[in-house]
Amino acid sequence: MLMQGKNAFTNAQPTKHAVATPILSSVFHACPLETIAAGEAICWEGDDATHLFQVVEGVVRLHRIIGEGRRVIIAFHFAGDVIGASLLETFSFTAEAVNECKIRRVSRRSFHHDVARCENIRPAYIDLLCRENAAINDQMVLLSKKNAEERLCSFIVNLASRPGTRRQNVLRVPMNRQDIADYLGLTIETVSRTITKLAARDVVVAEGRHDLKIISMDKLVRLSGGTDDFSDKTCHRVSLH
Amino acid sequence: MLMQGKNAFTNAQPTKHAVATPILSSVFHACPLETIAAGEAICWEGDDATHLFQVVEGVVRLHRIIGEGRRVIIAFHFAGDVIGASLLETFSFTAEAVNECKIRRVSRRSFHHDVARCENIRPAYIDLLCRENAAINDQMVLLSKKNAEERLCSFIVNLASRPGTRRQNVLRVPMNRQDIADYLGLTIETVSRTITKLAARDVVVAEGRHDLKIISMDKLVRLSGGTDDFSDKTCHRVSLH
DNA sequence: CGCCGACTTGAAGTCGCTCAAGAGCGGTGG
DNA sequence: CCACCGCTCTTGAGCGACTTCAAGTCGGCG
Repeated sequence: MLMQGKNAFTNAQPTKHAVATPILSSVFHACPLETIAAGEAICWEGDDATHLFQVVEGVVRLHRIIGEGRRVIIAFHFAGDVIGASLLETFSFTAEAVNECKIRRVSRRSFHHDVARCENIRPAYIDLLCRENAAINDQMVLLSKKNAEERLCSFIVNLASRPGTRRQNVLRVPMNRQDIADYLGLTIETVSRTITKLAARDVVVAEGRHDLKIISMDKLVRLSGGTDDFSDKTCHRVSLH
Repeated sequence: MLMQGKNAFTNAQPTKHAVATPILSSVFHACPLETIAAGEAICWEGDDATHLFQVVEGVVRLHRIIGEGRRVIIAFHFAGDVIGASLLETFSFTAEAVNECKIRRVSRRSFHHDVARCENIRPAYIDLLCRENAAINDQMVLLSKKNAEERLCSFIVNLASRPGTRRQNVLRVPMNRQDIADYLGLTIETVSRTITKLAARDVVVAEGRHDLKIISMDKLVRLSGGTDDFSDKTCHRVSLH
């Protein structure tokens, strides 16, 4: 089995986030720090992608609106993450601060100039693009074939694997229920109900709106249903019919 | 309104696929052509990603297996497309030929060597990564908030926008119903039923297993429900509560 | 012709959604 | 300090879209 130690918590997931960003940070370093109030937008879907941003503090959500009132959250970005790395001409999302954020911005031109010029930034940039890609793919699998419980557990495991989101057994969840719902392709009611069910089964317990006490990381991982923990090989190299 | 001309067909979508691949093709050009039989695998999920592939002819499906029997098709790749561009260490998918394919392969090492060396290949590679990213994001939105009909219409519009998939009004659909279902996050029955409904409403008519006569591209686009046609602005720059 | 796999169609079941009401929490002001 | 309000979150009941299970049909190939 996998991670059944006392504090399975510490290695919830092999850190797959933001590995290359320290190097990329150098691109942003000279830029002034901007403060974004909770709920405020950083950029708008459809606008020219003239800048890239780096989250220094806080959490940012990237979303799109389709049809009337249907919002999809593409991703959450945390301290260290770069926003807009994979864009071509226009922003394909609106970015908003989930809570108060500090960010830096660089122009796309100077960013690509740095990428072209610096031998060590380029691979970090490519690495970032690949990781972003992998993350969206995982999310796609989640949306494609997982039920509400698996989605929520995956989300929590993922969140817990980020540095600085937990104090001992208590996971800080900066986003509200609606954000989680729109990220997981569920409704707010289903998110709420599922959390309640997980509490009844001694997996996690909500403590206020923005904290989750994690009772059993083992159960969480088990309930998150495959993929993105690629440690325990099942049905590997098995073609379907 | 958008594209209501006689042959809306010709501009179904601003070609967003495989724009940079001609340049990337040079990397593969020296490699021998391999023939893959329909259904045969090209690489396996979990294996070391030692090679990249370019599809020269035919269609390839990329999939993952999660849990027991749940298959998710990540993407389809067509002539000109590169497989494995965004991988880091291991294949995150199994690639199989949908129909008989011709492919070329290069080692990851020599690929990255070329990327590092050639000034004109690097931007093409980055461009490819970004486009791949955008495509998965669209797919994520589809899986997150679209119903069966919208999914199918999006899929058909997308397919029709690829070069060489249609002869006049008849769209060639190389993949079978199960492939489509696993790509759209539906069951084979729902796909079948939805096609039948679209036929009843004079949108598309199935002609055999692998051909779709498109009656009205207008309706298709309209039914595909937002995003990926970003021409008609609605609820743009409108924050949700 | 008969068989097999892929596809279609039908009927029942289920998970998550919708609509609606109630509970908890934080802030403001009397 | 408590009353009140607004907002977020929770809980409940009914419904609907898609799934599941089970036949039935189509079409290609020996």
